[in-house]
Amino acid sequence: MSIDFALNRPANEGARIVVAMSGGVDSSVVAALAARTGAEVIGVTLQLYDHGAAVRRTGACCAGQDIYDARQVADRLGIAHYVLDYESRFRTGVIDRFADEYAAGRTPVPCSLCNQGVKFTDLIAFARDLGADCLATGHYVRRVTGANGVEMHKGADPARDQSYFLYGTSRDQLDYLRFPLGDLPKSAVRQLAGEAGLEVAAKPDSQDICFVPDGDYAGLVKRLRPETEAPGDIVDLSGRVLGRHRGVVHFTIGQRRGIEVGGMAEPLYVVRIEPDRRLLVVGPRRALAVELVRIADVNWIGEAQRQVSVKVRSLAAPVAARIDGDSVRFERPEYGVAPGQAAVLYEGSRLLGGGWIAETSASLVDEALPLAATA
RNA sequence: UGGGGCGUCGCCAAGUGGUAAGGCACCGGUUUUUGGUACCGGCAUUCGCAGGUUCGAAUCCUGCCGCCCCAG
Repeated sequence: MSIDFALNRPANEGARIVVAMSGGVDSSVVAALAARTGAEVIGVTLQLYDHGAAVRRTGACCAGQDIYDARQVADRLGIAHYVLDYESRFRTGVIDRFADEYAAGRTPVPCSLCNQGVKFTDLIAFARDLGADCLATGHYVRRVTGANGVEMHKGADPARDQSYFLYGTSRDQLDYLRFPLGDLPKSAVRQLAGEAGLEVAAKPDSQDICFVPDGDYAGLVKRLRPETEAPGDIVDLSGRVLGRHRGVVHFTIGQRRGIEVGGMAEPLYVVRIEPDRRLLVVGPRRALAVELVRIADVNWIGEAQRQVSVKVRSLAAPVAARIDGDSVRFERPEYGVAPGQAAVLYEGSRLLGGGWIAETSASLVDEALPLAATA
């Protein structure tokens, strides 16, 4: 199988491809595919965090064992391989901001921060310094050349699409990037890995937050921002105290489990978090309905549009919406929209851009809702 | 210590002689390169305690314990 890397010069005439290698199956296959083109291939692995605790962990990336795995793959393919120490910039650009967001009662998307910053800003700069023609990654998205230039589209495998995490990509970055796996299903990628004899062919997929050792993200946030584990009151929409919580770090808007308030006729969900007062405001599901959100740091990959479809979380179904400046109005109410998450804009399969959700307005679908429902 | 009521899983609660609904909470699983959601599964050999009646009781009777209300 061969993949077109859309190089600007023949591969065998000095073309150079830098591949971002995490040590996982996907980016290893990208490296193998790049090597087949005949171009000079340089693998780069970012060391992003603590290589002590994460060494033996499966499903992580960019530390310890994964760096070793990436090197093994590079050696097998006969390509150059660099490991860059990006720990400090990953810490300030991703981990610290992750903790800060929780401390502010918001729910961050660290993968987006990482892609926008460390991967697509810093790593692209490094690749350009190396004189590479492009930077190839293992993301499941498609880069398509349309009438008005390059476009980013959802990955062909709907279960694998990662476009949600790439909404902040700039046009310039997209020009330089290549996503060789975007047209493939995961099963095909694993098969390619096997055919290429890569040791990582059967390695488990990464999941959860890569820099959180055992899924205990709350533990990490608590170390960085101790105030997030201060207990506080759980109140309903009218302010009545229903119980106590173990710290705002454990909650996100739309969350149901873990509130530990029983005896109600219907389930309670986190409707609002007020970190200053250590308050957790809970209510019935209908209190989560949101029809208008304000987004910040909006990025348009192509031209701005008014009528779009929006995803407010990675796995959400897209919802039709109208864009007006920095406001997004859903055609139908969305439930569990958390500030800090990304609102990602699409036109069909094409990623248009997006922004992070700065604030939300409760829908008025239920007139019985107490006034306290609005922030 | 006159009258009335109540005591069923952590919480709410159905069940008034035929062998313990349901909801919430909790736990587990599924899904998932963010947090969640959703879905699936689990969750009282036992009905405040002790006796009694009955083929059979959480349901009837007696006593005790606890709580609540109204009177004093």
